[in-house]
Amino acid sequence: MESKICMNSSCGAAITHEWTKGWPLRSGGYALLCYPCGSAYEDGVFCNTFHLEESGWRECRLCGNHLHCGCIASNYLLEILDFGGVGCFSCAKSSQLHSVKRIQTHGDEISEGAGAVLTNNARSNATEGEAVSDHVDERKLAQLCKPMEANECNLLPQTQRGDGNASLGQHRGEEVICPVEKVGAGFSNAMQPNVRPANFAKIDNAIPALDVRDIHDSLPQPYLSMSVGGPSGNPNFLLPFSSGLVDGKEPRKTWSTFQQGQQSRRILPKPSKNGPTTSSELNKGIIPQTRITRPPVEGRGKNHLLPRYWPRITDQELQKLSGDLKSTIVPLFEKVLSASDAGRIGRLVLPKACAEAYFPPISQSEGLPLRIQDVNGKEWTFQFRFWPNNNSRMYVLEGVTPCIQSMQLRAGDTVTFSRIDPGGKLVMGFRKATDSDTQTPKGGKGLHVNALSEHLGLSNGNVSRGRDENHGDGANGNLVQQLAVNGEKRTRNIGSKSKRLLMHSVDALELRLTWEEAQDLLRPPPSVRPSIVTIEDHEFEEYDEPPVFGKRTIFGTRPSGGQEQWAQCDDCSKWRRLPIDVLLPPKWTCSDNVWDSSRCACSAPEEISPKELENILKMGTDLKKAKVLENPKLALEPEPSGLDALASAAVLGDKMSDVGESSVAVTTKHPRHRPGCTCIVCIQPPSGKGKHKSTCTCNVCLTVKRRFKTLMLRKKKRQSEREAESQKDNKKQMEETEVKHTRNDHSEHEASQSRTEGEVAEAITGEIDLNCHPKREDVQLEGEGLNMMNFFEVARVPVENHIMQNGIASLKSEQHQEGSLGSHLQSKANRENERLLSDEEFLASVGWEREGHEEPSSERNGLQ
DNA sequence: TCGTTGCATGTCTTT
DNA sequence: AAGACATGCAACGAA
Repeated sequence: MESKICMNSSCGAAITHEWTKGWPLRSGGYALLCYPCGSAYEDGVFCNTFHLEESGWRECRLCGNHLHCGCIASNYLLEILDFGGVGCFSCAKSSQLHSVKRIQTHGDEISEGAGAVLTNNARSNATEGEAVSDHVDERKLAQLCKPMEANECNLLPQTQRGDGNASLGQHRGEEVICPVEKVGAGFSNAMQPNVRPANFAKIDNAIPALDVRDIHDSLPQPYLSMSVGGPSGNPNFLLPFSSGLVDGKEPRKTWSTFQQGQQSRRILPKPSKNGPTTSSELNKGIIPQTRITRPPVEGRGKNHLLPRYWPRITDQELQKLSGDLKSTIVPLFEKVLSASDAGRIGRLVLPKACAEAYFPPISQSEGLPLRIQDVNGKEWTFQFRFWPNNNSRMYVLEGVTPCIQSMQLRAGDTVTFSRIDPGGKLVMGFRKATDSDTQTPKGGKGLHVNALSEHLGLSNGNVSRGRDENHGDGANGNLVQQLAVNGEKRTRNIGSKSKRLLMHSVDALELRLTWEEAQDLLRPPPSVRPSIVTIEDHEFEEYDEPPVFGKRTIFGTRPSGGQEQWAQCDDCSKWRRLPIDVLLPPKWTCSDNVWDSSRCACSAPEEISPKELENILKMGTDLKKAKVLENPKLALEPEPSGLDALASAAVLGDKMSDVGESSVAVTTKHPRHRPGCTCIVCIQPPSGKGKHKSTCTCNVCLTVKRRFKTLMLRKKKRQSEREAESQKDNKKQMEETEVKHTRNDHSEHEASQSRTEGEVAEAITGEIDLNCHPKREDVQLEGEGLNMMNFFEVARVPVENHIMQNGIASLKSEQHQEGSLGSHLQSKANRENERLLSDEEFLASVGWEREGHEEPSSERNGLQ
């Protein structure tokens, strides 16, 4: 950027690294936004007013109308759309609300809804000497700003309005202070019908049961519009936008606005590289019809709603709800019913932000009655109220039991709140928790059996949801739903504690794949020569440095059959064919292609056509997908660690080769590898090769020997137990159970200090397995947050536990039909095929406390 | 005794 | 650390 100073005259901020990435440009790259004032720069050009031309966005993606810089001067307002491009403000707004109503005309909408915002633009234009609407001047703008702020007080959470001690009348009186007259003066009169500043008081006091229509009408829409891009944190900021102009004295305020905007945008899908999508595309279902609707930013909630409350609803459902196409359904929010919500107590806890944003303001604890219509058209009256909670409020809908019951909802189901415009009638939909929720394909994309759809007799739609949300909400929903479906007793702890520990099944699969991919990329550290050691006739390379990640390659199949490997040059990005078994360093270029002298330079053309290459790439992706889809259970089941594989190989002989990739080399893929870590696991050589003398007493050798022995004993024991098991009848099993209880009791006593699954074997063998549970890992686990490495690490724990599971499951089956760890795990594995357990959940499920690494009581019992 | 109400508290999430 | 939320529980009133 050539300019060193923001060209916004009211800003003048120096251009620093603080400048943030703005909207995507069609030409590639992003506009830059001045942090303090939000002015936009594209390619170094101040573009608050003509960025459209510069960026190439020339039409409203929603209505298709041509946009140009003059749009601003001619009362057009522009808004950056989540999916890329820009739209008329009105269209964007409607789209944002996921209106089923198609905007027919431009000017009308603008004149009604956006006049207030226009002034910003007008001011901005004035700054730049562009055409400005005649009827707006800066003084009026200044006038506007004050009401905006004043009104924003109205929009603030009620608790921030200091209504605690104020009488209702007083409070209402305060609310009326926002002078619509001021706003309206000099601006489009069309704004006024949307503004009913004093209505709340009247409604509150005079109408026993507040009609939601009134509620909605009471919402000061123009102000809300103004708050778009403002402190409310709406990710959809307006363009051109120069809040330094709006609030020139507090440029930092704007700064935070853009911060919020940017932050919010991060979780949104990137705009298509294919350019803008036309409105028709949007509405014809080319994109999934069901979507996560970012709710409208309105009301008094300053905090943008959490994604978990974003309504998921299909256009079809919206249409169904609206009844006629003239209506506009505005999905507001949704909530997964908790046990309390669905219980007999009849109180539905409302998310505070949602309550304050979409429901009428209440100043007194008793609140007010709220009429909400269900999808059958039946109207319910709930008491919308709040409880003081700490220094905050807790909003509830009381009297929801009949409604909940009529909908046959239970914990885990979801209720959705929408609004029908015009009229502002609140509509309550619902979505039953179904198994399909747990089968949502990874990445949050895929079919979602929407119970509201079911209810409405509609076809399923696709639900697209950010992965972040999936982890949280989906998992939570899944758990609750599972419990609900299974009719299991739902405990508070499980429900709440597991909320953030559960991982959506498919996400877990994806994570596993990612992990596997990462493992595949592990390479010995460069420029570090290993020392070769041999342990039990196995060669090991020992490195002083942790492994590094190598270059990613793809594998394909030749038309003639046979595997091939492809890698992309880091310099020219051309793909080169490689031998199937080579491992590449992190950086690899054509010049490193020692296998094909004709293509060892970037100047050499690619061996195959782009189409063929595409097929290969696709093949690689499909292969990966198929790996999961065809055998998700495989993904659930842990691979044996390298040492396990060693032990297995020792026990099973060559049969272990059937296991697949399990080999000595797998040793290098231990999930606990951490850069810089020198634990026993991490210092194992990446290649698995190396020789130690049989008399070597180094830590590695001792550990490997010990673990090797442990595993062999475990394997043997397992085998013998299986044989024995097959010969026993139930009665004999019971008798034997008691015997083993005694025996294991003794073993357990010897291994009383043991903590991990490795010690399960120890409990059996009396051996100590350092490799299973290096002490330092305890520290690591406790000291670290959930960073990725940690996550990888902990995610692997249940995998290793599976070894234990296999080892003790047979024991369990002999001893306890239910309630034992083995059966518990097995049933988990069977029942929750689609779900991977996080280590926390796993540990919790077996009564294992992480901090102390207490031996799970169930396990202990099972071994007795 | 049971149900309701209002608040308190613990846990979880977000900042 | 603060805030939000789920739920426990005591107080109260009605049956």
